[in-house]
Amino acid sequence: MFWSKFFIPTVKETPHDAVVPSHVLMIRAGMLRQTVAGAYAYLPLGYRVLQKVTAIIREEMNRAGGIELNMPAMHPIELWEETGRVETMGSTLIHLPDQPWRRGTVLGPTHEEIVTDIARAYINSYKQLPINLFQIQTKFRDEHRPKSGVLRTREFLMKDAYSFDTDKAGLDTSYTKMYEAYCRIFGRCGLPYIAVEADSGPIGGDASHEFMVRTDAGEDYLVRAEDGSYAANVERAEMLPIADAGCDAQNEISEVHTPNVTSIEQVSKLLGCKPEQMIKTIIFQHDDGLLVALVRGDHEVNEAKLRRMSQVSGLAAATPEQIEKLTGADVGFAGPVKLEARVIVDQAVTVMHNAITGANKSEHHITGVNPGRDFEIKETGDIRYAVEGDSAPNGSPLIFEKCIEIGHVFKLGTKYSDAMKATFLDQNGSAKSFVMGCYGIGANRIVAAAIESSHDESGIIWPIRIAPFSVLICALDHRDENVMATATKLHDALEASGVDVLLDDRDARPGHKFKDADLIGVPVRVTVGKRGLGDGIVEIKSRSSDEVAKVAPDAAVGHVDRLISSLAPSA
RNA sequence: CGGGGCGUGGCGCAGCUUGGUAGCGCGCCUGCUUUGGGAGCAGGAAGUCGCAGGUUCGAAUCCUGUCGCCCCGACCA
Repeated sequence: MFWSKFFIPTVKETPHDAVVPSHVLMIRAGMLRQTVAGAYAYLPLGYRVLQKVTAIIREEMNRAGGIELNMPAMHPIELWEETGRVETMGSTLIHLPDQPWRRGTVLGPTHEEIVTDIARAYINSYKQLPINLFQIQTKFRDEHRPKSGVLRTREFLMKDAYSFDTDKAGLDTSYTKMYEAYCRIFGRCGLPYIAVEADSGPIGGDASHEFMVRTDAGEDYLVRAEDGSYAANVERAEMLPIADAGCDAQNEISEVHTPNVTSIEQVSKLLGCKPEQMIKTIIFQHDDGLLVALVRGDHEVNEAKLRRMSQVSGLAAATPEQIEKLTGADVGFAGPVKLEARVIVDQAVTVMHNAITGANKSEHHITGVNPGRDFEIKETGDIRYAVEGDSAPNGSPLIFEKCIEIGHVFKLGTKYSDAMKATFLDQNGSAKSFVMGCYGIGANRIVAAAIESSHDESGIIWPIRIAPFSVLICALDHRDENVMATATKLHDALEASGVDVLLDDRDARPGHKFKDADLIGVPVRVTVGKRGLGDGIVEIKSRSSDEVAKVAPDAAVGHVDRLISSLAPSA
């Protein structure tokens, strides 16, 4: 490809509304243009990268036994009503206004319903199982706040795969296959990914892993042990129970007047204590009543953990009215002492002594509260988020890192097949629900994550397997016949050998070409100039290193091939 | 949805306080010179100042409303 015949609108200035590096660089490199909030046009250079990514995904999915199909973005709402997800997806689901030709159409944010509908129509026998159907298709989700360029959008390209098995053992096999395929995909894309245990959330199922890439632009936190023994999403992370430090003497309970202070910070300031000396009393409602959770003042309740432990459904924050009715006090003065309710006590609270908590009386707190003495500990466990200072289950300190989720694998079980009555006949002729798994990869996020984890102040440094071009030839002297002939010959030879090569043949000064070369981040750069040719050489360097190899033009193709091989991960 | 910020040629911005000819840099077009890290000079094209009302002799500027975009938070299979 010749630069002058291609379309790469690079810009020198940083766009005013781009903040994170991947967003800034994609715009500056002429890869991307925002059309509306949460939706982007991929310009030719950006689209080449996206295509490289989807090609790798497709190859590995095929290798893992996946079968590709394509499902529509427009879904009849009836299918979503069957699984009850019109409610659970809430405002994320984009509803089209009623049309003359149809009422109730939604844009697909994911395709469990559609693929399950296909399966129940055509897969009737255990003999047709297992099967794994996948697609690479545009998804629509009404994110309330799209942000960080391509990292969080309302329209995005996703690879989604769905496995159908006869039983759990089969699902385990399908899941493992996908997990391994994901490792190969992200490895080939050159991403420093980490696979962590994830919370499967309301979608259900008993196992789930997320694939994360560390970046400050990310929205998730991953937690890992310093010694590398453990990694998990902060939603899920388990930690070493906190040891009982003991105390010299248990104080008596005493009531203190605390007018107009309801938050942990205010109370600790007023009473001159630290948040970790307080017990936070959080009240929830669920389908069958109320639930009280106790955590240390400096900790936060993890609702997912609480949900698992309490086994309730429909967990949500209680209303002020419910709280006032239960405690007999204004919101902000709840405490566990003499509270008539189901109380779940976080492990860290069980080892507290002489704590401070709400008095269940407006404008009052009590001090000298000792768990076990002043209130009964009936149910206890881990119901909080890990924080700095916690240790992994084996005692190694936990490290917190911001990251972005690029892939997620779920064991769904029969959640969708049950809801949609998607069954097959087993060997005994009885109808059984499909045992399903689902597996997603955000293609756009791979592109952004690659940039986030590989760039410098001059621009992008592409991993070679997803680079828009593998080689960029900078022909410095546009009007010099020898330079252009040498550069073109090299270009043609590389192209003939299957290398993606771009020749910068523009009528521009060398500095301009070098700046653009660094910006668009092509991994291998070949410089052909009058000066070098005068010495009988062209220069070859990789984007990631300052080392320049000077080789004879005839030897350039071989040298470039070797450099490309050395840059490619072996996966 | 709460809080904050911003809408002025393709891009980045100034002008607004104190109403009076719409400006700068980049990019673009033409010509000449230049050519190893975003060239110089000269000439030129391109803007309903987000939109709608209002105040005024007169509005980019003041007032009201509205739309859009970004950031923080809440939310996020």
